[in-house]
Amino acid sequence: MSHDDDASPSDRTRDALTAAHLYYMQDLTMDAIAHELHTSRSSVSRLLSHARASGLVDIQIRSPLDAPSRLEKEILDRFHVTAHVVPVPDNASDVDRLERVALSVARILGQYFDSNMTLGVAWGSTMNAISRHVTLKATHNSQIVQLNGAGNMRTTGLAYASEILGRFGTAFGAHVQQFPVPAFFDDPATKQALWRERSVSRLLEIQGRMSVALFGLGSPFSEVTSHVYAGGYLDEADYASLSDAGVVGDVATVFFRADGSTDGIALNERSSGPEFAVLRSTPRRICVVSGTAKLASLRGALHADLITDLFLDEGTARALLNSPTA
Amino acid sequence: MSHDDDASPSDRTRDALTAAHLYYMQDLTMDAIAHELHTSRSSVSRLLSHARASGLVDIQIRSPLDAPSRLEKEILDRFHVTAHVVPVPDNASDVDRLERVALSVARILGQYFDSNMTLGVAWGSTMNAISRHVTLKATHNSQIVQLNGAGNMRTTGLAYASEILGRFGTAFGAHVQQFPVPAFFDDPATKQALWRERSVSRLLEIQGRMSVALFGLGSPFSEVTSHVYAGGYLDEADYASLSDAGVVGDVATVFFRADGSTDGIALNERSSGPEFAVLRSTPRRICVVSGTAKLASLRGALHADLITDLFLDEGTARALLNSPTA
DNA sequence: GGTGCTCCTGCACGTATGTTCATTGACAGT
DNA sequence: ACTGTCAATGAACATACGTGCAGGAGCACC
Repeated sequence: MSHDDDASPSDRTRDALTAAHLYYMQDLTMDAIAHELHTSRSSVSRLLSHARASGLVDIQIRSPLDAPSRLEKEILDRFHVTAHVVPVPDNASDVDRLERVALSVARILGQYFDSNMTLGVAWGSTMNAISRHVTLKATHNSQIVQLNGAGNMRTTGLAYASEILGRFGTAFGAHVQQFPVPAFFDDPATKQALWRERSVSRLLEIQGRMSVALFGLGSPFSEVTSHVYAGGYLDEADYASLSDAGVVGDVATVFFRADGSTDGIALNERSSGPEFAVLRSTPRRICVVSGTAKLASLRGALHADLITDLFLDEGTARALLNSPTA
Repeated sequence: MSHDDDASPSDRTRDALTAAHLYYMQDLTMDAIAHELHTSRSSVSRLLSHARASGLVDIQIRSPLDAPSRLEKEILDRFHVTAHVVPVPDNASDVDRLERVALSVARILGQYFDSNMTLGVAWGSTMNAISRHVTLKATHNSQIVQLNGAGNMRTTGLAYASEILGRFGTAFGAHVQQFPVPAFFDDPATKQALWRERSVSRLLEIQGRMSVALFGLGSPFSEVTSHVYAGGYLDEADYASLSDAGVVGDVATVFFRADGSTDGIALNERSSGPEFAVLRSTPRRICVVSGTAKLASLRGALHADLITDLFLDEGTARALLNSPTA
């Protein structure tokens, strides 16, 4: 009747594709599909899972433009940033909150990243969570570039950062550019010397030309210690200097004040993260925030014009709007 | 805890949107969503149905480019047309076949049609089937234009054509341009006179500028009588003249031969359908075929270069390829 | 204040779906 | 040939889901 039974290269994918067609386009039941494909219902269920997981099936949610949530509209009006408010119940724990925001971002990321693009990614608990959920999307000639080093006094950080980068890389079939330097240098001179090395300057150039940047926020002085501060990257003196300088947060280990300024923050001279000028020249800059602990940091980042697309949970969005207009 | 309970304009849509987010982006179970939205699981199920039906949720299937089906690739190579082969079991009935192809087309059509576009549609059993399944997609400043008249000696055909057009119109929120003339005039002079009327010429101009044309195929001499021939549009003499001229099919009641030529086919002088030159100037021309009965017609339409995108069932695709290269 | 209408809700039921598990067949190493 | 490993399969079970139904809220019209 049919003409399969010959094992071609990606036979499974072919089957998954037709199963998806039958299921999502023709509304057949899995049972019926199993019959048409001469296999069992269970296998069809698995085929469809495979189809979804490998990005063959792409489910998008499109607000009918006339109905963005009040929060998103108000954030756009006041901060000139496209917001995506992730619905999370107010009683959710902070980990839940992070996890759910990350999941949403991971699902939507594919809409922003495509072939021939370069994606810059930071690292940290937020990025880690996102990386664990990115859905597959085949791209060509694209690359992932690490925004800032991850080494510290205890470890080179390579494993941690590379794990995150790697997940993005395999999800998009993209080439991964690692950045094997410490997050903070002890001596600014070392950084400058290294920055002149061709291997490093090549990478900095790639950063300068990236199409999309994806990052979370650090907030050194909030109760919830973010990864940077817990991991032994900074010592007491560093903290004191940040506090003295009036720092409220960081993006990719580059610090800023509440008004978005960075001038005279000594630690930035030793940071491996990209200068904000580099970020600002990136067409799309996606920031992911969950939890009100990072509010001050978020306000600063908004003032610094680091963000074009903002993902946050509902509670944080409300909190952001409960403040004198920026 | 939450802040709903106030009935805003499109409150249901808002809810459907968050439900969709929670379901499709965050993989929550409907039960969990019901809890978060303070409603019952059943209602969530209905909300999600609503979300899908109103196009809030958009499910696409994307072949990973390196794996289009053999059939699609071969059709592209031989006929230079983008094919979409709809999987249908070989033992399906002709109505099933039509219904399933139509359903697939209806689901995918939204990817071709957007705001500020004009969609030209023919009528007939294929178009009717498609129209009954088109999924909602909000567009602005777009219109649907009827390609050919539907009147005949028994009825004005207004109801039938208008029903089809109307379904497309409401699905896309587009303005509908009807074409209230007979499918075939008795006297070519009448047609020409009418064509000079401003109301009609305005419509012809719209046809001339359309972005997408959507049509099925007629095949006057196949066993399965298509709507045009069953409905009393043509008399014995007409049939004889078509047969004498070597006609194998029609698009929007304009006839062509196996080699795609139309010169000297008298009936076309009296037809209300668009000249093929008009069609050929349309950037995207989507043809929908189901069932091998229309094969000869399809081959002619391909020769006439009427098609840029072809939707057909698997069996017909195979049959199309079982023939000397074109 | 009925009366009929429509629309919405949640329950309960039957069906469709996801997942575990034991079995199988293919294959590589010895 | 034997055996261990692995991926893939379908049966059986547990869950999640869709839908008919009865009840109730809102509303227009007598």
